[in-house]
Amino acid sequence: MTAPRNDRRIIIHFDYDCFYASVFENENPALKSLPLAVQQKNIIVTCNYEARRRGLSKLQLVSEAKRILPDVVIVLGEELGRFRNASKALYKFIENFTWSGKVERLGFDEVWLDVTDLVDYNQALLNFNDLSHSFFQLRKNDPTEGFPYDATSVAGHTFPHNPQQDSISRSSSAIPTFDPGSGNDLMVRLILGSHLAQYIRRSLEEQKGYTSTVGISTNKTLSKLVGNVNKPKGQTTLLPPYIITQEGPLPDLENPVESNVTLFLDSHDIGKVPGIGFKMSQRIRNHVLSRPAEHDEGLIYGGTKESVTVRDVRNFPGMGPELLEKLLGVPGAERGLGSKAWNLINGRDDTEVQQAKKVPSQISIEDSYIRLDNMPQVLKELRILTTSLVKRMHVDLLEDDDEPDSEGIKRWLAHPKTLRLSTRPRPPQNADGARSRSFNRISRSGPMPNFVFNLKENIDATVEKLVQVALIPMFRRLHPERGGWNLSLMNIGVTNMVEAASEDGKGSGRDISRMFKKQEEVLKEWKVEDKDVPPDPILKSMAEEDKKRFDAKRAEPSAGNEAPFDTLIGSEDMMIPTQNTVDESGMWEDDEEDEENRDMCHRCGAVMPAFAMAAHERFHTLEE
DNA sequence: CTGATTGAG
DNA sequence: GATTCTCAATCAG
Repeated sequence: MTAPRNDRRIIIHFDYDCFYASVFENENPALKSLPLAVQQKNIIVTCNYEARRRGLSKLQLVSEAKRILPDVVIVLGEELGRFRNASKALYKFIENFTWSGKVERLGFDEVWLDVTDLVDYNQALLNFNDLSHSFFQLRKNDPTEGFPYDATSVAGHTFPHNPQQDSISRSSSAIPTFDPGSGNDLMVRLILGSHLAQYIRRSLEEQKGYTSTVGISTNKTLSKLVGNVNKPKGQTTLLPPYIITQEGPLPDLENPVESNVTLFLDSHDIGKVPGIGFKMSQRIRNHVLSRPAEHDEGLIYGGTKESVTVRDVRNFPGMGPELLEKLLGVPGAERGLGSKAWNLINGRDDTEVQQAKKVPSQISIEDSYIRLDNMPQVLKELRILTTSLVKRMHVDLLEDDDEPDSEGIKRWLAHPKTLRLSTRPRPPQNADGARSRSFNRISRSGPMPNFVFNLKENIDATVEKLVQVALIPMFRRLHPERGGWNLSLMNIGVTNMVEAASEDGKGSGRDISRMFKKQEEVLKEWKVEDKDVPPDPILKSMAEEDKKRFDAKRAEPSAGNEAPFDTLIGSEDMMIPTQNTVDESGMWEDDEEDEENRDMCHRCGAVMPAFAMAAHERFHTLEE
């Protein structure tokens, strides 16, 4: 029915302490001794521990934070580039320690590392006659690189808590807590994992300037959760036994040995288990409490929060994968959620630590707004967002070409095939008291025009074209009404990455059968310096004359100060003849006599003259 | 494939 | 359940 435990891996989970604040502290060490908070829009997204000690917390209103702690140093953290760069550097640093390449990032500030192979190797190296003077080898076949350690005791904290050990954990003497020769394999492996974790953690602090909180266990869920026991700057190992064992031939009902996994998980609120989020925990809570769980009122005013713990759920009559499946299996939900949740509740998690990926599967940029309700503003914001997005694509999807004699040449690691525009309309407030529902995002997507991959073109020109030929039409599909909308958010993203063949021939996503599909074939070895641009759905859809204008512009020799695209074709109210255009008054321009000659593609929504549709259709046919 | 939902930090 | 600005997985159609 339910799979048995598998505790053969050793997984380390890293969580950098108050990451955003640490990035600023590393940029400017003088900040380290001050209470520091990082602001995005109107909220404090995180703050350092000095600020927390003095009463601040995450996700507080800026006004509230200033009231509580007028001295607080507040820095703006809306620009995420610095965090992304720091996160990548730390991730690369940690990646150096793996042999398997299993290093997975979660957000900017968490990393899982599967060190099973290093632990296996070093376990075999143990000399049982002198365990307290062991040496941890970081590289196979190199006995010199590594560190000495005491294999008779766990490094750092443990769960369950061991007061004796913890009280002197800051001193250098280690307390022998376990004899690895006695046959408890899991214990030995966790000890090795804890020492490796400590070594990496210290390296991270000494060489990179970042402190971290670490958990060591046998899967992702447990390692992540157990790390939280000692933070910041701590590490915690979840000790065996992980399964309930009974001594002797008969179960000793008087003295059952409890699994530390259950002991550890049971006190957690059900919603604290990674993978069981707000919706799932609400549904489980409702069932266990036999009534809708109180939320806002109970939480804020009464302080009578009804907490439903993992233990409450696990011990609830009839609880198991089947009941959970019924509770969680609403239409549209992931199937098999019941077993998944049941496994998580029991600390079973067989999901692998993902291999390091060369390219993200999507990149998106967004901003939120107090009021965004007219086209000129939308246009302005679209340009800003698109500029960031194109720059992000250059940073994240471009790599230096390693071919000889190709100095400074960049090549695309992957081409996103899809461009997406999402908005979040402000909830329509009904005067008649009915609750305004659906705070959700809506989106439209379409083919990514290939001109964005042309690096010879000015970024501003690329951005302007993208806005005009792709984003404005998408915006129109999202909001066909001329007005009346008010957006609280806009997001632009690229998805559907097609990875280019890697140069060393052993690239990650290399799959011959998939690579020879038409689209991939065309994109495969395409490099920036190539003259030919892959077939472009947008440009192809344009009338011939317009295409010539674009081509003429592209072929123009750059004479020092090249005028940007929009100044050549017309600035603010420029016309892209194949698209309906927008003027600064924010009205859709409807050219009456032109209207009947236009057509919209039923597949991608592109608007074009009727005579261009045939060629456009052919493009789509080729795509399939 | 698209568009929505859920979960994560 | 929402605030910020993301990213991944997964579903129905």
